[in-house]
Amino acid sequence: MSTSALSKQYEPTEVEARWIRFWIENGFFHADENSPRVPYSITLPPPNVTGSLHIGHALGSTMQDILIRWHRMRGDNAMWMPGIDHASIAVHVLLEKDLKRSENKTRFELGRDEFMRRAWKWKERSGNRISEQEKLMGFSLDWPRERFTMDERSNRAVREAFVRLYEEGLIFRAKRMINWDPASETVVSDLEVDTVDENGSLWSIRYPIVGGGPDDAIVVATTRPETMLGDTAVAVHAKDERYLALHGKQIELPLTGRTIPIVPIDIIRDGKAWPDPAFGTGAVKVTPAHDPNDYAVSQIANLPVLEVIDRQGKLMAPAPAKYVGMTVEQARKAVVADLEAGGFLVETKPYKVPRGRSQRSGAVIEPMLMEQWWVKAKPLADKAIAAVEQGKTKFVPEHYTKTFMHWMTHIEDWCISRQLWWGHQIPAYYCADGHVTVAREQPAACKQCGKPDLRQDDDILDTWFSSGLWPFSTLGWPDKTHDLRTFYPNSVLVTAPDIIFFWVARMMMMGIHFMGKVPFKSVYLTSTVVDESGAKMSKTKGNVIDPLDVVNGATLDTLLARVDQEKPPDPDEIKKRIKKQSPEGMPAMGADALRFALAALNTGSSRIRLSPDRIKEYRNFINKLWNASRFALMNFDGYDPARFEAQIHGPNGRTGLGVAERWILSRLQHACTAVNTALEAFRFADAAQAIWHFVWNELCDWYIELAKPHLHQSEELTEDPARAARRHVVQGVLATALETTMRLLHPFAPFVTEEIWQKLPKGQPLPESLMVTVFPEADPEWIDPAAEAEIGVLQDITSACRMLKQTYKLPPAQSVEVELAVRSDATRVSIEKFKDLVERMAKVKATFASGQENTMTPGAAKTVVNAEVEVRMPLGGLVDAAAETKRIAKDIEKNQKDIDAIEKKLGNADFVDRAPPDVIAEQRARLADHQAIHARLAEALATLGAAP
RNA sequence: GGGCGAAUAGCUCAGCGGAAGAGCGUCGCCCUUACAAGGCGGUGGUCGCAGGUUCGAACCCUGCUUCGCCUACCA
Repeated sequence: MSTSALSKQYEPTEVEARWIRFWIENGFFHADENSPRVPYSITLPPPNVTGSLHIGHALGSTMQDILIRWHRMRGDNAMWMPGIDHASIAVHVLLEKDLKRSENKTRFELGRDEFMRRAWKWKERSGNRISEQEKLMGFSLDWPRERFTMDERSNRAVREAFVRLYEEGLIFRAKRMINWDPASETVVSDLEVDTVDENGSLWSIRYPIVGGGPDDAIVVATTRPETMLGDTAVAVHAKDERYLALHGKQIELPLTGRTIPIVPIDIIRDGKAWPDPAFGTGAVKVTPAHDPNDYAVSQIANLPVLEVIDRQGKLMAPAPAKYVGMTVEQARKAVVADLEAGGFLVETKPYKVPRGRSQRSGAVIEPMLMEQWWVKAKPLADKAIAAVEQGKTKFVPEHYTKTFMHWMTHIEDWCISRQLWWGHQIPAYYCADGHVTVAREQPAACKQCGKPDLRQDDDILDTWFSSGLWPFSTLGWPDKTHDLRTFYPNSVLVTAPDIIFFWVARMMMMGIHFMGKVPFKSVYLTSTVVDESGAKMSKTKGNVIDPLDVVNGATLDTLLARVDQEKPPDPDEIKKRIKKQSPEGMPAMGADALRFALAALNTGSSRIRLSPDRIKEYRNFINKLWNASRFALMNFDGYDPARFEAQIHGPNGRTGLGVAERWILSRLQHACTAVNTALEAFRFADAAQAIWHFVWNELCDWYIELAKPHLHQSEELTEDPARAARRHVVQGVLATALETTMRLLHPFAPFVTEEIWQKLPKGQPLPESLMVTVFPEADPEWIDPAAEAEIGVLQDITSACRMLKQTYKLPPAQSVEVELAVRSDATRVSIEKFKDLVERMAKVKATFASGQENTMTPGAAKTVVNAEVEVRMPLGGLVDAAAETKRIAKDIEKNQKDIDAIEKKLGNADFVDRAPPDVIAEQRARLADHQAIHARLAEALATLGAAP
């Protein structure tokens, strides 16, 4: 391909599509389970089948791909398992809403078989979407291994796990207090309930005492008056003196005609006495069937349980007929009105009510008493706790260990049955007599009574049950497969902290239980991506950044149209912000730009503030890299990689290099070290920054500029064999530096690096893709402190010259004479070697002046570079003596401040006595250096007086 | 209510015991044949507040303030 075809700006769209196809077709993402190489495995947290790739996925998956690609290039047998989760309740909410809208039917009216048929159809349609999006991001997932949590193999694993846990007594059926979602008509786990404070009321109600006078009553306070229809007692604290006389008395429960007892209770809940005599009147109504706390009390005090709310969240008998069929809200109003009419209502005051809402459906959760399937959590949790304590699994950032441990030590039994259809049906079978047989396959007869015609339990399992098995069910469990032997445990799990309990904890418990080993050695918890003002991204707020928009671009119209689709509360405000933020829409910045941005911004703090402008910064970096490569490719004519490599690896390889070449190769080693050590510690931002700094501030800003004079073709050059040889060496170093950079950057920005790498001239035969080359490691042989020191001085002198030129507003293109006043001959010899480079970089003509005394004619601007070197720019009458004095005086002042601080330190006897010797020596050296600079500055200031 | 985390340049964040840093922004100058998605130079900070430990504190300890994120059945 002709290099002239390279465009001035990098165009990601075409390039990315080409390479993703190439990688997949060549099977580079696929790992061999029989490979003898060291395994490195990650299981992708399977995204919900309902979802599409959002920025949180992009973040987590990019970090995983960086790790996977890095390890693959390091020679490990890297396997990244893709998959999709069936997301039981999320699918229900979505499909049922759709059903309601299009056919005005509930799922019950549609029937289970038809509902499932539609769910599968829908899964087939949308299940591929997210995989396609993952491919666009360049994620090197092992596609032939892709799995679905409801596929046949996963089904088998789920049944196997259920049966084993049941046989071990770790799964059981029991009637307990559960969270009922009346909208989806299913139980949900504690974790699926969001408790929010909502505006409500606190009602005080008089319960008249049986056999008492008209004024004999006990007053209770409640936020849920409708539940009084199911009250079976009033509780008072046993030691509450106000009520001692009432212990054992009965009250007439208004509206119901029932009488219930006043019971003394004395228990401690959450470290506090219950009932709390200080709260309200100190008397509490007890509704065991519809309040978890009251249920617990009823068990202790042996109170009857009266269920008055049904599965639809409506009142039912034995509530009085008047209220039967009302929703909870309707009943609340009716009960309050009736209490008031009957003279039972004492007070109504506004109150913040903590109200549980279903995370998925948004419905108010009704605590109910029901028979459900449970996992006995404690024995499983104890083993997980022990494993973490023994360091078998480590959390990064480390403080999440506490979060995990806290939850695990307070864990409650896990309700796993759901009254939904989309999911794994529970492998429990009932005979006509109601005996349970739990089995892997449909049994022919009841285990207990031998009766045939068993009916399978209607319920399905919590989605997270199959997710808990995922790290090994994807590898073929319960079979003893090569996959399992090679890739279990996973090397690391990368996921969001909000599913530590939902998922991480359950995988830990299940993995240890069934596999005898933790499922992963590390857990890396990702940050939350928020918008530029720190707000969570949400569709209703209209502040989401869609990764696909970043990759492919989106017109302003598309972005605005999407706002209307979401029907947020304030669409105009959102549109205004979008117009302001992206007046031209979102440019196509490519997957590399997004990936590199996410890595660079991922400093490990709990939030990442992301905006299109931030991503642009990294798009610019990719473009910078592209152009540096473009420049190099325009100058590789006549370059012979084999010849260069033979030379560089020969006995005198290094002597043929100039100081700039030695310097850039040395800096490259540092960059390699920085990237590798950063990635070892999951410090993605440090790794990205190290590459950015090397590419932009060292390779582009200095090396390429220093190399230019040697690369530019000229007649003179072709005729001079020495200069031609030199050009060849410079070409070789530039090619080497770029080639290494591509390998170093590849895990972060796979597309642009592959595109450039394929075009670079390379020596020995290499693999057909960059992604299967070897990741760079620093070679200490090429670390060159002398070259680094020399180029450091070159940079300082260049900057000093540029600064003086700009201060005196000299046109950058105009060459200006400068004098370099140098202290020692040794320094002079060293600078002479690169004087011509300084002249070119700063556009100056440099001569040496004797440093010992000021031999230069007055009327020069001056600046002190270091203790050894001073730059003087003779400007005659142009020099502004006053400004010059001011500038130098400022330098002196700053320098003096440091001197004072160091002298104070060294003058402190305690410091000299107690500080370590190397620290003292360091301070003494600093002081000497500063004093030398001070002398030069003072000298410069003194000579200014001589200016005209 | 309990737990965890964070407060450093205008913004976003590194630094976590011995010289206050980066990127972006801002202000100048430059279309210098890789890149204006660029180059060069400058400006900018009592490191949230108050104590303590130490020869020495942005960094360790204590308290306070303000913001995040989890978590919780206070009638």
